[in-house]
Amino acid sequence: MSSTDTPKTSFKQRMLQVREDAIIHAVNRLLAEKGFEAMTVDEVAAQVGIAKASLYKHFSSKEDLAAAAIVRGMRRAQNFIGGLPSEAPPLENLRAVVRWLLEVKLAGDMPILPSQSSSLRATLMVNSDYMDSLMAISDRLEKWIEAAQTRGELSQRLPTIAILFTLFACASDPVVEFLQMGGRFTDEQITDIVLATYFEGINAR
Amino acid sequence: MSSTDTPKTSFKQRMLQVREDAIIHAVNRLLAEKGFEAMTVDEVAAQVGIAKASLYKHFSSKEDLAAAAIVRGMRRAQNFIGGLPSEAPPLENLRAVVRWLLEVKLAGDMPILPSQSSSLRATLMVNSDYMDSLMAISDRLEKWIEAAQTRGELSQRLPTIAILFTLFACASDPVVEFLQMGGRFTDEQITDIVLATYFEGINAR
DNA sequence: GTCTATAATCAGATAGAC
DNA sequence: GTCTATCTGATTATAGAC
Repeated sequence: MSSTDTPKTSFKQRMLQVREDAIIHAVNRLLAEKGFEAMTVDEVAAQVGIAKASLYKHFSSKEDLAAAAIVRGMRRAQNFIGGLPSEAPPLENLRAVVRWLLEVKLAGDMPILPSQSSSLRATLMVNSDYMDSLMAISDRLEKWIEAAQTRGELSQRLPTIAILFTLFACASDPVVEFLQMGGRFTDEQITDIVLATYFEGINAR
Repeated sequence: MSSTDTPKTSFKQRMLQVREDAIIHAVNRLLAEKGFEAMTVDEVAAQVGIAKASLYKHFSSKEDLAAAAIVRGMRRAQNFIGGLPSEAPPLENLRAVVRWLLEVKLAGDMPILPSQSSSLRATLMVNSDYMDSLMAISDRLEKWIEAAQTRGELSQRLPTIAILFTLFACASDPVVEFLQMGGRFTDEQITDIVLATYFEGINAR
């Protein structure tokens, strides 16, 4: 009995998971492309190829929909950061994180963060998955920043928190889109340029 | 006749101008606070203290409303830049521009630029007042950037256009809001921190 | 769980009296 | 030009059959 039942429900759950993955993927692309306000639930449904009402069986609101995509993004960031060698120089790891963020962004996979007052912001603030990921990432990066400052590799005149925010801000840096729009630079060049402005600044050295 | 008529129409026009200034001021604050999509025409009307229908006698659409505020901002920037001493070192003038932008932003007077696909973007692109200001500002800044690069004060490894975009991007830099939100820094400290990250970078020197 | 059809709401824009 | 009242369309969300 259970030998036949268990695979059956497992299969169903797998299909459900696949469907939800497809939804989140579509949401992620739309968030990256036009942001939360401009994205409509109709678009999401159309892109996934299901009816809008079906979406609401999986997620109870537009905010939940977006939150799911953003939480997935945070988890990925957490995984990437967790996979970095803790014995490596902290500055190197920090550069790797920014490089990774820029690559995700250049690939059009970076969901827009709610920089201003938005219903999404409120939803995220009470989402413990989101907040946990955010805290975990912040802690890890902050330790590396402090270590790099102690070693004299990062500026000791800048507050640690300001450097942390600067790294986070790269997720929504409009310079990337600007440079991409012109079409005069490859993705690798854009990555190098933005990395250089963050770490070395625009002044000559 | 004309001696009594002229002041009369002039007075009316002045009142009209004052009213439109009040509208644009309200729009500017709302754009700075919540951005174009989140701002509603009802809010603007309420804040100015007139009926929504009256707004539409002055501006024919929400986009026009926002464009007027943004164009005023561009004009102000143009005036500020035009008032800088052309004999001063170019790097000094560029720093003054960024400092001014940050001060406007910290005062809550920086209307959010349409970084992503938006109906406002399209409106601005065909608004010759906006485009003219943008071109004038870009030209001026670009010349200073090139001059500073030639003098070896700004990095010669970075494309001029990338530096220009970086300066523009400070208008929508979320780090400013983040640092402001925490309440641990004064406006002057925030200005200094952000200026330092832009020009000197986060690396130690 | 998925669909079609529809409710409910909200925001941009307008009509028409004054 | 300003107002009140209204229209129109878009968008989030749900009802109910299958």
